[in-house]
Amino acid sequence: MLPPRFGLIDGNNFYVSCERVFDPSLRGVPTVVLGNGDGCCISLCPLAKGLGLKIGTPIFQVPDAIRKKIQVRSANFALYGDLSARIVSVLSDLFPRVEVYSIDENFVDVEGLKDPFATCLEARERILRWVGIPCCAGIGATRTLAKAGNKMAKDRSKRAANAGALAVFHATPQNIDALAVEDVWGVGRRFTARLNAEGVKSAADLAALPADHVRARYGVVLARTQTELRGVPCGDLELEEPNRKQLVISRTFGRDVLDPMDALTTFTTVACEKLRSRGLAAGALWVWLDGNPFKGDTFHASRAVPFPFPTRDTAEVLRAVRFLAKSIQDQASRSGRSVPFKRGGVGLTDLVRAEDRQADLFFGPDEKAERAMAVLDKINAKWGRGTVGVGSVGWRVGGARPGEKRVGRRDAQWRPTLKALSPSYTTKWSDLLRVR
DNA sequence: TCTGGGGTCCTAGGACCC
DNA sequence: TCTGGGGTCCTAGGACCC
Repeated sequence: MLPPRFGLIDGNNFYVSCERVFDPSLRGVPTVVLGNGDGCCISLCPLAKGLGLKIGTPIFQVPDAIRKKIQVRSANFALYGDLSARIVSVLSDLFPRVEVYSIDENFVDVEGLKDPFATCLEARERILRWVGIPCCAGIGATRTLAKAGNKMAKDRSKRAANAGALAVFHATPQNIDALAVEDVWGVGRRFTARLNAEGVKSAADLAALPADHVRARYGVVLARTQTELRGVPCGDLELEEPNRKQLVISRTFGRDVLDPMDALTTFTTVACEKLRSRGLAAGALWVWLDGNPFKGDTFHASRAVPFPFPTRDTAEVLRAVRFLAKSIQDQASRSGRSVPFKRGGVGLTDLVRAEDRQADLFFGPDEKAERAMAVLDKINAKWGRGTVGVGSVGWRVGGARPGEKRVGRRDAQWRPTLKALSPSYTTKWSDLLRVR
């Protein structure tokens, strides 16, 4: 049997589990977490899934009878991010190398551990005790097998009473026939349909297909997945955070919006803050606006423009955004459009590390703007996002908390209100729990 | 008359991930 | 009334160059 080299440890129903850490009244009750503007379910506990709810279900489509049985929370990413970091710190004590794969998943290096299985069980115990999040783990000779093992552990422990002991699974090329092919990492909806059509139902079926057939019919990406299912690694842990190539902020508006400029300038402000906090500068920009496809309005228009020199100056990007947005609105009205927009976004692309920018005779960084942005970031870091801004853009990009004062020049009708946002228990002094 | 072939860059679209 | 958001990689085809 192939010795395991990789482990994958992830939090069960992560967002819901995070909400339950600080709100015990949710335990044992069907709970869902909603995405932007309290629109769709983005995390559900098994009890909620048992009521027929799925990830992506719009909450307004849920019948009242079921609505009454469930508890609902607005997504609170500050809380989830903080608990996620605590999990990483627990794992770093137990494993020589940890790859932070997503907010709720971490790959670990188990090669050379005396008993990888036992170490994963120990990790699960510690995370449950110290952070409060229940986890499952898979181990395997490749990252794809570790992922498969994780999924199988989850399925298995769901059905069992002694969930703890079953929460770790060692996947090998020989024991993955119980895993449906659509649950393999790298097999999405489209590939599932095509694979099923040729009789491939399980992970083991996929591993057994002729390799050149997979390569020719499905491409190199799935061919690598297949190789990994057979126990041959095609990649190692990625410990370095890769440099992002683009940074996108987009939202479905809380309601239909005729003038999207306020939304777009807010997205721009947030995007530029993120850009600077990561030490990056943008070589180009794109802006887009969509109609409401749920009302049969398929309007979509986008515009892009390069910067003469990679920038991280909010004011410069704002000027470009306004110009592009205006151009899209002109196009919309020229085509006789009087319908509102429902979605929009701002993307910063061709990102480079700010210190790698090469000034030449004609173009270089605007030193004055760079200093101004540095001061602005410092003030906002100390007093909170939106304390100072360029022009009168001062919105948080997320939704408003109930009763929160709205400031700003325009009516920010695009911004949805969050009705069920939990406190930021671990990242805001004012939201700390009190023990009497 | 003879209508090549390989390289690069860009873009759009498709597939996937959480 | 209310319909998630932020990413990556690969491929095919066109333009252009020598």
